[in-house]
Amino acid sequence: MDAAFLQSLLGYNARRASLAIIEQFHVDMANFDLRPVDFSVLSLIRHNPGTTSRQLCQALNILPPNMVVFLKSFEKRQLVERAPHPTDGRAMGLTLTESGEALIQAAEKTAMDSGLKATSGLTESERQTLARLLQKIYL
Amino acid sequence: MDAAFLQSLLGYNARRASLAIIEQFHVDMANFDLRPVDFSVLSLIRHNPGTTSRQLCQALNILPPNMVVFLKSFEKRQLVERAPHPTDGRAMGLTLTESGEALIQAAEKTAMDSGLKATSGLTESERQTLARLLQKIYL
DNA sequence: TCAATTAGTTATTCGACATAACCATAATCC
DNA sequence: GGATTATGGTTATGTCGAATAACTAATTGA
Repeated sequence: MDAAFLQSLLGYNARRASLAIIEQFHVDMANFDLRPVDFSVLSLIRHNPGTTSRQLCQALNILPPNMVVFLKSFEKRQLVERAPHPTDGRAMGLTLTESGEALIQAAEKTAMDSGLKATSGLTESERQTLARLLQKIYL
Repeated sequence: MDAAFLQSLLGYNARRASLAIIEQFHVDMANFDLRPVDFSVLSLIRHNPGTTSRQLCQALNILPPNMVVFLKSFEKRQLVERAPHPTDGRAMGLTLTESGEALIQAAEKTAMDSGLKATSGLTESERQTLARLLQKIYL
């Protein structure tokens, strides 16, 4: 099957590669019961304690109604806590619980290893080049 | 918002970049009424006339029941024709109609331009490096 | 002060993708 | 050569992620 033309398109290559990496992610993250989006949200809360739902939505390009579902699930799993925002009465400040902190700490380690595994054909220098070029596209 | 950790993960960068490129694709392809997957299927048929549904499924990682829907829609739009396969009585050989050929020819041109637009921050040399590194991941 | 904006939520819809089951033809293997 | 297994294609259905509409409560700002 001749796919030379499709392979000349950056969009096609980016999509196929990201699907391959995410597939590996699913396998390695099975023990944590975290989808990529769950992982991203929890990691952002970890590194930005007190952040709001709206800020997470903007950072991850997620629509507010969907974020509500994620956060509700995290609260039920006792990974995240919501406290009244100090200055904005409408908003809620988000922080990790102790078990949430423990979970995402281990998950971040696993995620890094998973990324290395999914890109085992690349050198470390190539990985850095790749990350830099990809960020030039979406940032 | 500190997203430094997420931005160190190749999977995150690949997904964000591919979404950005595909968003541009949607805008530029609006006139053709082709989603990325439609475009990929038609382009593969163009460059592999007589190919079968099953071969397309394998090349694009699409499940057969979903491919049926795509091909049925293409037939209704008179972009694709199905003929009995010369050697396998179960299979159908797929070819583009004249109008399908005209459509995908123009669409391929548009897709290339769209990819350039979405990666306008990159040099041509960087684009080639990026494509090469991405293919090392998923091929 | 009062209109416009924003944070968060609920209910619902749309669409991509996956599963199960089936028929017809091919290939395999005693 | 005939039974068995595997494969190409199809239908119907289900699941899950993402988007829309509409709403409340609180904030902003002219």
